[in-house]
Order: sequence, then C-alpha cells, then structure tokens
Amino acid sequence: MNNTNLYSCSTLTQDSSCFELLTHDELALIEGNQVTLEYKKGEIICKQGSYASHILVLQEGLVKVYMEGNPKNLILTIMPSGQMIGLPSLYNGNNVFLYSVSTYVDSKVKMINIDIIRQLIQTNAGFAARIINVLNENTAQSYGRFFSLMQKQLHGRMADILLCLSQSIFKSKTFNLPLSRNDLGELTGMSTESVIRIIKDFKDNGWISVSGKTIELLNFEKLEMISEKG
Amino acid sequence: MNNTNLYSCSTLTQDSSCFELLTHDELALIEGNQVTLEYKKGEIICKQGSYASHILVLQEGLVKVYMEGNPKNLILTIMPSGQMIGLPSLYNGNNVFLYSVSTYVDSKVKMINIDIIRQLIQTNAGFAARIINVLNENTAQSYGRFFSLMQKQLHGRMADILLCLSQSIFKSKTFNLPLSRNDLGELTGMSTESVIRIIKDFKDNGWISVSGKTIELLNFEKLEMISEKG
DNA sequence: TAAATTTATTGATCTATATCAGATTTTTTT
DNA sequence: AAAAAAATCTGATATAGATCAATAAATTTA
Repeated sequence: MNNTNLYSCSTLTQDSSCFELLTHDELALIEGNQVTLEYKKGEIICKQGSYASHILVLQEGLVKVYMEGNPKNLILTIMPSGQMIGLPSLYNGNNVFLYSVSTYVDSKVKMINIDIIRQLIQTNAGFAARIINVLNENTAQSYGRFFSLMQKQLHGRMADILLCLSQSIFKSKTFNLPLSRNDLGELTGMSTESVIRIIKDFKDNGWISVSGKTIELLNFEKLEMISEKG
Repeated sequence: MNNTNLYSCSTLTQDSSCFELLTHDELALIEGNQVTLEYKKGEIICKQGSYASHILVLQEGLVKVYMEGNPKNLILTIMPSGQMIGLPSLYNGNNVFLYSVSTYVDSKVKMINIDIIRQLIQTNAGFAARIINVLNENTAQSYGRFFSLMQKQLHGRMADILLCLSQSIFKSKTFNLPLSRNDLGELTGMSTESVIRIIKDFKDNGWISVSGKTIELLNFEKLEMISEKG
C-alpha cells in the first residue's frame, strides 16, 4: 500500500484554487463580505466552540489547528499559507468552530462571511466541487494521522511528523521550526520529555541534526523505515 | 463546551437525504449506473487501497469502516443503514478507498458509479451542498473520536463507545451487539483483554448489564461522568 | 544588563495497559 | 452429537512511556 500520505501532518494543495472558478460578480461578492486581519505570532485566530461566522483563508503565515484538552491539547494539523480553515462549520449542525487556531509566526488571514460561502456553494456547483476536494484531502490527511497516532510507537510517530514537516510544509530537508517541544508533543501525542528524548536519539544516530530551532533531515531512508515499522 | 458529539462512534444523519434534491432525470441517471448487492455477515464490501469505482449507500445492515493495520486494525466508524460510504474517494488525489468496509450482519448495498456522482456534483449545486454536509458531519464525528482516543484512558473510551452505540446506532438503552470483544478493542484502541476487563468492571459496578450479545446501559449519568473525566 | 519567566534537558521512578499463557465457554463444522 | 475452531475470560508478568523533580539554557521583561 502506498504510504506516502499516511504520515502527513498537513495537506498539500493550495486551497485558494477554489476561488478560480468564481465569476467576476461572485468574487466581488466575496470581496465585499470579507476582512483581512493581521495576527502576531502566538495569537489565537479562532476559538473552539465559538460561533463560526467566517471561513478563514490563511494568506501568509503558519498556524496550528488544535482541539483544547485538559491538561494537553491535541494538534490536528499544521497549516501553511494558502489553506482554508473552518470548512467543517459549513455544516449546519456545527455552526461553531470544532477547533481553535493560533499562529506560530506573524500571519495574515482573510475572513470570509460563512453565509456567502454557503450561498456560493448552493449556486456554483464547480465551486462546491472544489470545496469537496479540499474537504476530502483534509479527511485523507486526518485518517492518516489518526492511524499513525493510534498504531505507532513514539519513534514512528516522530519520524512521521519530521518527514511531513519537511515534505509538506517546508518543502526542504532543512527547516526552521517555530514549534516548541511541547507543541511537538501535542502533535505526536506524547509528553514533552519523550519528544526531547526521541529527538536526541535521532540526533545521536546521525539521522537528523538540530541546532537551535533549525532541523535538518540527514537520512530520509532511515526515517521512512522507522515510520514504516512504527 | 458541549460534549454530546465528542464520544460518537458514528454519525447521525440519514445521508440518503442527499438524493432528495435530484431531478427525475438525475435520479434515472443514478438508477442506470448503479447495482444493488447483498452481502452476508462478515463479508468485505470494499478493500482499502483498491480502486474506488463506486460510492456505497448502505440500504440495510450494519458495517464497520476500518483501516488495516498489523497486527490490529483501526475501526474508524460503525455505520448503520442510510449512510453513504466512500465519499473521500471523490477527491481525485484518492481514487482509491482509504479504508476497508465489512459487514456485521447481512447487508444490502447500493453501489453508484463514482463518475456519475462527480458529474452530479458538478451540475447540481444543491446536491453538492448536501454532500458537503455529509462530509462535514463525518469530520466532526471523526475529530471527536480522535480526541477521545488520544486523550482518554480505557474507561473513558469504553464509556464513549457504549454511549454512542446506544444513542447513535441502536437508539435504545438495550441493544444486541454484533461486535466481538476484539472489534470493540479496535474501536476503542485497546487490547481485547482490556475490553473484557473494563466491561466486567462496568458490570460489577452495576452501570451496565451484559448477557450474551445483549448489552443494557443501566446508569447513563455514571457513564457520561466516566466519559467526561476521561 | 539584570532579573524573571519560559522552555529545554536529564535521570529516577511509577503506572496504565499490553502481552503472554492457560482455562472456559461458545460457535461452527463434520 | 462429537470434534474442531473460535471467542471469551482470568491471572501473572512485562514494558513503553508518563510523571516527577531538579538543573540548565534560552527568551522576555523590566
């Protein structure tokens, strides 16, 4: 079975492609019912449980999408720019955000009135089809993570996340990671201490190198093997 | 936060409501590109990784939707009749089933050509909107389960599943459960032995009664408390 | 620049839950 | 109905990974 999607921490598509199919008038409708806001690093863009009046489009930045738990949260996904956030709230049953979203770096977010999006879905089938694609890509990604978190042990889960960060988010084998060890724990479902021990272990084995916030993947094959074996 | 959705093992909506919005011609198109098959208890309806040529509509029966793992599978959801299965494969990136589906009881499944569904989505925006609703309901459900499995201990997870089976699937506090202890383990992410021990524990405390395949929930408040506390 | 706070790290200990092995019971097959 | 196979149950043991506690390093604030 093709495993490439299975360790994803994020999706790949630039979701703004949804808007390509809109007419001039429809785009104008969106422009008239939208605000673009700037958020500083660490700020909360939307809060789980709050009324979802808008769909978010991340124009610039990097955010985490997470469910709030006590004492630990669960990070569902990391999203780079281009992604749409909050689509599950289109469903009338969840007129509330299923998750919270906060920024890792300074970010720019376009917030589009959710009723306008609902209206466009009802009138422009091509647009609706694109939205379905985005939702399905997210579903595929989240099942992959679900499986990874439920069935693999710490090393496999950490390998999954490192590979995904490299391949899907930063698209480079070296990247500057604005996540804390605690965040990595909430992403991989392990304690902060375990994150530290496993990263140290990968480092001691020469599979990655770490200096400050910069991580470099030195041995992809080995990491993929660890991901595979669980 | 409202927690009622969070322990769901399944969704609630009768998804066939999607088809209400189709015209006579569109329904005829579906009828012409569909087969209805009967499956015996325990048979596999679709296999993870196989080419997804059809969307499934469960007409009668009860199935499990699961990801195959070694040595244990992960049951994503239990689906009663009325539900559509395989929608994530509408996304061109996954023209393959993300999961396997097999029956718990004799079942009847309508299999609709996936290209016809794709076509209807492109031409009938109301239909597309209904599909989006179904996808979003599934997403809400799967995030709830994700959270439950990742953050709760055995007792909380078992309470979640029992409450969900009672409320969403069987809609009765007494139900005949065609799942084995092993299946319950794959649903709650625990070993078969742990399933047995926790059920025994619930029984010894008088919160449920078990005889043969029949389970009765005797103390909802207590089970909800256990689900809440994790 | 110093003080305060947050984050990262390490080692020691603990515990929830898996694993294993064997005994019953139930179901299926012959 | 007997035999075989599968599922359930129980107790004993093992272990992956959490938790705890204390230190060190890095940020932030004053």
